[in-house]
Amino acid sequence: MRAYAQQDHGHDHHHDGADGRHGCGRCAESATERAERLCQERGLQFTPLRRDVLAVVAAEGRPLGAYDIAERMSGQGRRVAAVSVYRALDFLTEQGLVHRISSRNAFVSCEHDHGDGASLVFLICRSCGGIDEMTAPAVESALDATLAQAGFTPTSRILEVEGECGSCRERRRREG
Amino acid sequence: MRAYAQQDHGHDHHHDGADGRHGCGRCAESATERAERLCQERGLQFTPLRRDVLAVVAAEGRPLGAYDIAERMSGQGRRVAAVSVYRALDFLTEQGLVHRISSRNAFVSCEHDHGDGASLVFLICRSCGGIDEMTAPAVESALDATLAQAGFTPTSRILEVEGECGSCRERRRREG
DNA sequence: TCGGGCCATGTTACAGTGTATCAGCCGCAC
DNA sequence: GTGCGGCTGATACACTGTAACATGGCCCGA
Ligand SMILES: [Zn+2]
Ligand SMILES: [Zn+2]
Ligand SMILES: [Zn+2]
Ligand SMILES: [Zn+2]
Repeated sequence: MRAYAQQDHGHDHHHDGADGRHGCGRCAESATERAERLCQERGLQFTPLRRDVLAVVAAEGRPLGAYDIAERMSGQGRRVAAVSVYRALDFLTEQGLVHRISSRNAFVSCEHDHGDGASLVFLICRSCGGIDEMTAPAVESALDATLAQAGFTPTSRILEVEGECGSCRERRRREG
Repeated sequence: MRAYAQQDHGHDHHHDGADGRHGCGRCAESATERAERLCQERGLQFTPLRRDVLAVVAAEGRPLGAYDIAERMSGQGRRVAAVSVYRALDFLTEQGLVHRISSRNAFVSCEHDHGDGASLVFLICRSCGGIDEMTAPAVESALDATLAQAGFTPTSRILEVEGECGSCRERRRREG
């Protein structure tokens, strides 16, 4: 996993899982810190609820259902209803901080800078449940050409691939 | 719409909607007739329930939810539960007679002959709700190359595009 | 012929996913 | 202050999908 193909500043983003931080100096910024900065730049409110939802999703590193998120956020006298999570997810999705995975009815955090139009490919591992996203310009151009030929004007694209990620394949090979 | 790119016998399949028949002589066969033939060839049961579910979906020509199908099949003393529809849809999907549209939680009939491995692109029109499927070899090869480079072994692919189909675009252009 | 396995279906209950609606709160502009 | 818009809480509900169990038909071996 972790094979993002289009970098903002020229190196792979090896997100290191639960800590929610990148491994390099330039972007030594947690997912929530980055989100707060972006919302400030856009004049939007990065409320505690939205921050916590994003933190939970970012810490998980794999697709998480809205009810799972609510459950993780509840406890110790706090009870977060799923409907609140959905509203926060709507916001985060619109801001590009979270992606929805249609085939899983789940959400995954995103720390990349890709515009609205970018067509992303999601790689979902059946073995470890991990997910990775990548931009694939060759796929995108081939798809756009095909759509144009069919007279179809696209507004959004969903590309989700299930299979086995490199790590799991390697591990399975070693362990037989 | 109706821009299927890989024909079984060399011409576009302009499915003519509710009658469920193709427009040419060679394949003057309804969706249910074809399904019955295929099931017979494969030694499987094409039961009345499965036939009716397929007929409903084929007649609609656009993605239909399981509960919608159940509703259309009920009435006049007959009551079809959604769970029965789901079981029939499982069968039809496995046999390639129906496709599931992840982004809509809906199902659409298919009268094409594409193997299991084919990665299909679904074109869903936001305006008329119609759907079309096509094989796009260029997209498929570009995607496979990208996946191979990422060390990912795919088992299934989902490609669903939302937008405006050619007919709707043309109509909108004419009517302003 | 009888029994048993297999398959398809019916039926009920339930889990999971997502939305509608109303109410309260808060910050801000007028 | 008063209103207005955005955020959240809370309840109810609609929609989607599955588990579990029972029934009936069919084939097949005992
Ligand atoms: Zn992203
Ligand atoms: Zn894996
Ligand atoms: Zn098809
Ligand atoms: Zn259309």
